[in-house]
Amino acid sequence: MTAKKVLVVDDESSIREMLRLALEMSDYECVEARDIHEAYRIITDDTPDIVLLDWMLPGGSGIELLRRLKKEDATQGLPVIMLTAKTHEDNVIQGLEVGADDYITKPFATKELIARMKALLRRTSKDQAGTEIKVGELVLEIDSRRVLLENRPLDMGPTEFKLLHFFMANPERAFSRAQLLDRVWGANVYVEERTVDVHIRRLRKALQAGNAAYADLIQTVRGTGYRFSPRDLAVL
Amino acid sequence: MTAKKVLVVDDESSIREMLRLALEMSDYECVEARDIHEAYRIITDDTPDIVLLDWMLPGGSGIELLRRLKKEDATQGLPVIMLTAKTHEDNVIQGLEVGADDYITKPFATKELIARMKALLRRTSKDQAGTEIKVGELVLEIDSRRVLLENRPLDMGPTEFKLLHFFMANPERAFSRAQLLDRVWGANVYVEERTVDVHIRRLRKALQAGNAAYADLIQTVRGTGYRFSPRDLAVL
DNA sequence: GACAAATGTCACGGGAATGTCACATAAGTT
DNA sequence: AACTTATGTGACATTCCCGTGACATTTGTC
Repeated sequence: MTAKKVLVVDDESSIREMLRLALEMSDYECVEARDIHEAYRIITDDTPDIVLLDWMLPGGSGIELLRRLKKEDATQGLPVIMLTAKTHEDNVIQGLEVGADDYITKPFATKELIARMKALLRRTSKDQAGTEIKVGELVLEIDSRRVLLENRPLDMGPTEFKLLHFFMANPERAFSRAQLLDRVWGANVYVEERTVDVHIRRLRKALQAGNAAYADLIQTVRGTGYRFSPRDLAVL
Repeated sequence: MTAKKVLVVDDESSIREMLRLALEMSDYECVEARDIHEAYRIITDDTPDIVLLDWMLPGGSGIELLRRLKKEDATQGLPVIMLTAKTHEDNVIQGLEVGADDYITKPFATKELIARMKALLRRTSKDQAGTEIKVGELVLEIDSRRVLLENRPLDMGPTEFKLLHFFMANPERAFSRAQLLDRVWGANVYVEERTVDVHIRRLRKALQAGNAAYADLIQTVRGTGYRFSPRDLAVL
């Protein structure tokens, strides 16, 4: 299991640093953002599992980001914990209304924060389970870790499953081998880029075994990498 | 991916030299300007990706250049980082009002500067990504790295894609072969100028395959180079 | 520990993409 | 019209990139 990725959004570097330490101590992976623009970029690019969001930020407060996240389908389920100054209870209410999953007031014990995070991740990862992603007759069941094509299960390894999962969650977009390694294998893993090719091949093979047309979903983008494109799926 | 081009505007050669070293160490390409006139010429001719602009310059301060850049459409989106002396905080405010994207006070650690640059480039290039560039029925999708003409994908090589991308981002402007090599192929690449012609031809051919009228978008400017001109597209 | 499954790496071959040339054609010049 | 210069175009060698099968190693399972 790859470590959960936590995004910390705060403008004070000292707080970010403290949280990074605490998080890495507890085996979480930590990415940091200074403002909501950077935060949004990281959320769309790095797909963190949870967001710790400071309320008071320069250049657009946390609530703006929260609204935006809850509006968009792709990020709507992303769990968010608000970090708020001691006595702004009205902000807390406002935040929870917009859709924050939990809040904690500064100053806080990191231990408590970690505990709440863990609880929230448990809750939401359960919510996420049971869902499935569909493309035509291709169904990826996340909780059972199975892939069905025309109601028949496909045989593939864990890596191919993760790869397909990632592709189905990010369709119509070309990814470099480096990006795929980063987001499917996880950061800080050093493997040859060409290894991606091999797993692409295995994934294609698995899809082909079910229905040849579906192998074309995984497209090669020469000079760049690969793309998952339901758009030009010829079947129905 | 071609290296990002950074324009350094400073009248002190020692600072320019230091920045050049730091930038090239981090795989950026560096061009230098001594005053705002030279800077402006380089901006229009070489189209850098980002500008590091010193505040105190002989013959017209940085703010003049900044105003001018923000006024003109072609350069309005160009990211600018101000370099300012420590004790002129009022200048900073003024600069941010006029439209600088970030500032850093001298003396600064080059490491920090590079980090801010990187962040800024990410932000601004992100605005470009995610969206698509449209001209009539010609759509260039940056994320998926595809070109659609009347909803049918066009077949072209990576170089033609980059070339078209550059043209669509800089329409109605003639570029010399040297400029195109610089911007599309990247600097420090030694290629015959006439090679551009060949790729222009391949690009035209690809467009023609979709809809003959669109090949005329790429116009020859005799004695100069080429231009992408949506203005006189006869179709609709 | 034995076995099977999964993973990462390599080497090879084929095909696409690229850059360059030679020559054809078009656009200015006198 | 003849000439000069600039651009279009087809062909080709080379390079680069990707698909693929094989294999060693790691991981997981009984």
